[in-house]
This record gives sequence, structure tokens and C-alpha cells, in this order.
Amino acid sequence: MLDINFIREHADRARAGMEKKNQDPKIVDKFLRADEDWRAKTTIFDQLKAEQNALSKELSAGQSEDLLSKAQLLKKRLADLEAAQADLKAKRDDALSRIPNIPFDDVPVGKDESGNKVVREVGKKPEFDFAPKDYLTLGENLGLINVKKAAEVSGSRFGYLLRDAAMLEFALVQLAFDTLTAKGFVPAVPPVMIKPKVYEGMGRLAADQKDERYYLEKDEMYLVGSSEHTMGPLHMNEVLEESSLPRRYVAFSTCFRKEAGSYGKDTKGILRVHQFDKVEMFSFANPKHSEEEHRFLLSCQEEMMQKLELPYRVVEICTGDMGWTDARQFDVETWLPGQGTYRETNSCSNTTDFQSRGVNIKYKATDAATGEQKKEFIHMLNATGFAIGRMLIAIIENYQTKEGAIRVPKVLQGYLHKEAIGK
RNA sequence: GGAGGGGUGGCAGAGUGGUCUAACGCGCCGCACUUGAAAUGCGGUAUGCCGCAAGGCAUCGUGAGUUCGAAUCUCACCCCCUCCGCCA
Repeated sequence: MLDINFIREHADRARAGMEKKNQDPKIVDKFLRADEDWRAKTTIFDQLKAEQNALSKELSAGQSEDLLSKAQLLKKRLADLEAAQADLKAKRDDALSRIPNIPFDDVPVGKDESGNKVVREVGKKPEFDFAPKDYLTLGENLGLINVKKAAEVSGSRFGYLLRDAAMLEFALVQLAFDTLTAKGFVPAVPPVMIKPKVYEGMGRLAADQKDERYYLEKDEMYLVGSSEHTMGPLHMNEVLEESSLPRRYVAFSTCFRKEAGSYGKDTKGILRVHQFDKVEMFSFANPKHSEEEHRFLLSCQEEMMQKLELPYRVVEICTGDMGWTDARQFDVETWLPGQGTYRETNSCSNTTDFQSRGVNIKYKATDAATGEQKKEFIHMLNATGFAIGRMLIAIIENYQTKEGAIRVPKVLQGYLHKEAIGK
């Protein structure tokens, strides 16, 4: 969530941010109104409460009928006031939860993905002396992917990864963990279920994405859409030492997504499924250096793409297309020759203090001039390591042979103990 | 899932209805003493909110309740520990 004081003082900037993100800026005014009403009620409530406290003290010294009836009257007034106050606060907080993070000023402004800016293209697109096939045809032919059986067993948007596809998953996970732990990332396997209150704090139950979540009603738990969601709260309610920053993690988890609102989109295959595995990078950073940290995470993504020798491009996501919690977002899109297009395979976001405020993670900042110590909200960043399903798609399509086999990327051959996947 | 014990400031830990405005201790910060340090002494050391300020309000795991008044009593939930059962 945004800082309440920031919205009070810079309502115009909050409105502008919402407009850029295709949200209704009137929400800000709704917030301001509820906030003002709440503050007025709070002032009266606090005064009355002070009266009550004084009265209680008097009563503790000596009771009298007069004082007691006065206190009883006060109690009733306070109860009414408290209800009204709680109501207003709920209204205010509801409005607050409908305000996304504000994009940095230099983020390209745009309505939708057509406004995204290609930053660079890297790698050579493979050339084939035959018509390249799509991954699903290849994968089904080789017995690597089975979505038909998965549909019978679990429904649409599920898939079985079989044989070397399953082996490739572990090879990719291993490659990512090897690469990133060598850089000091702490390896992690986080929970995939999360309490509603914590999830809210992470800004991932906001209006625009609540329908995207699986909820276990009986247990009041959500299934996470990414390990980001439970890695962020790893340091919930903590104050981290400035010298310990940045704190970087590489996590592996299954991800669950309803894919509501994407009916009819990418319905075939395993590109868009309800369940997939993903390696994720997460960083708790000093706000002074979070932009730098963001570029670093992006460079890690690119390094791993280059290790796989996959052609990709880096795209800076425009305001209208970027995530709810993000102040800046880059995507890595990988070339898919079977489809003749780039598709998003990685994402990399700086959420600044939008999430850390929600899960209460601070760091001890030392003022360089005065030496004074202050606790401030930390910046939190997340980035895809490998989204396994989509990387399999990219590998299958880019490494296909005329005979319908798949060459194994050099860097994975050691993990897979083979150079090609055939029948 | 069952039985029992517990959750209090950075840590440790007292407090079982009204000077709790949360003891004592440790740690931390400042000052004094000291050549310096240690030791000692004195003072200060949670967070959030309302307010221009003075000041006020809230918070003893969370939420609700009883009461004029709750860390303290009641209920529900969460978490931790011990034991039993079940389980990869």
C-alpha cells in the first residue's frame, strides 16, 4: 500500500499515478474524504476516551452514584462513536487498497502493452532449413507433454511433463540455483499456502488480482501465485541492519493461478496453466540503491538466458501494462520460432516500499550528516529466475531439429547427461 | 485430531480487576569520573495514530465480550513448547 501521509500531501501525484495505470483517480478523493471523516471522529473519540480515563481514575479513589451514572452514559456514547469510527476506517482502508503503486516518472506512459518499450534484443534467432514446428506438436510427438490426459484428470489448463521434459525441469532449477547461489543468493523453498492477512500486506489480493487466487475456504488459506508471495513476508515485522542489505534469495515453488479473465487466450498447451513451477529471485534492498538492484536482477535473468543461448529481448513495461505493486517493471521476452514471435518468459519488478509497508519490513538507516538512526521501510524486488513451463517451450522450439528431435542446450547437457532428446 | 503448558518492551522476565504512567536485570545511547579503557554513578532508551503545539489516544499474540475501569476475567481464533494418535 501507499503511505497515507504521502497521499494526503501529494494527492495530485497519487491521482496522476492512477491515471497512468488505467485506474480511476477518483478513488484518491474517496480516500481523502473517508480519511478526513475518520480523523474528525478520531479526535472526538480520543477526547471522550480521555474523559473516561479520568473518570475511571476518580472512581478508583472513591465511588459515588453520580460519577457512576456519568461513566455509564459516557460508555454508551463511546460505543456508538467507536462503531462509526471503525466504519470510516474500513471505508478509508478499502479505498487505500484500490490505489496501486505509483510508477517512477521516467516509466514510459501507455494504455496497454502496445506502449511497452523494447530496450534491447540479444542473441541470434535460429535459422531453419525447414518449417519450424510449435512446441506442443513437438512435445506431444516426443511424449514430453500430455495436456489431453491432464484435462481428463484435472481439467483444462493443466499438463503432464513427462520423460526428458521432467528431467529438463530439474536441470533448469539446478542451473538457476547453481548460478545464483554462486552470487550469494540464499537458496529457499517457501510455503505455497498463505494467510489472507499476509497476502493482503503483499498487495496481491488487490481488487485487480483477487479473482486470480485459489482460496481454501475451510482453512482460510490462499495458494500462492508465485514464491514471491511467501518470500516477501520472510522478514515480516523485522528491522534489518543496513549493512546486511541487499538480502537476496533464490526460491523454488509451484505457482497456482486461476487465469480468470484470460478465457479463450492461450488455451492450448502449457503456456498458460493453473499450475506451474518457477524459480524466483527476491531481494530486500536499501531504498537508496533499489534501482541499481533492479538492474542487477535483470542482469541475472539475462545471464541465464545467455547461458541457455536463447534469443530474447528486454522490454520496459509501460504504465498501463505494469503490475499493481510495481514502480518499474521489465519483462524478458523469448523468441519462439514455432510461433514466430516473442513471448513473455520472465518479469522483473521493483515494488519500492509498496509491499514492505504492508508486511512491515524496515531497516535501520543512518543519516550520513547527523549520524542519527531512523527506521525506514525497505525496498522489495522480485524477478523470475526460470518459469519452467515457458522455458521448456522456448527450449523445445529453439532447439528443434529437422527430424523432430530437441538438442539439449550445452549448459544443460551436464545435468541431463545427454545431447539430444529424441524418440 | 486429542491432552496439557505457554505467548508481556531489543533480550530475559515480574505482574491474576483500579498509582501498570508495565517492576528488577541485561543490552543499547548520552553524560560524569578516567591519560585511555574497564568498573562505577546519573539520565535516556517500543510502535502507531490524532494535533500547529501543549498534549491526548491506542497497542501486553489476534479478534470479540463482561466492567465505570482489563496485561489481569469470559469466548473464539492464531502461534510456540511437551506428550499421544495419524502421516510423506
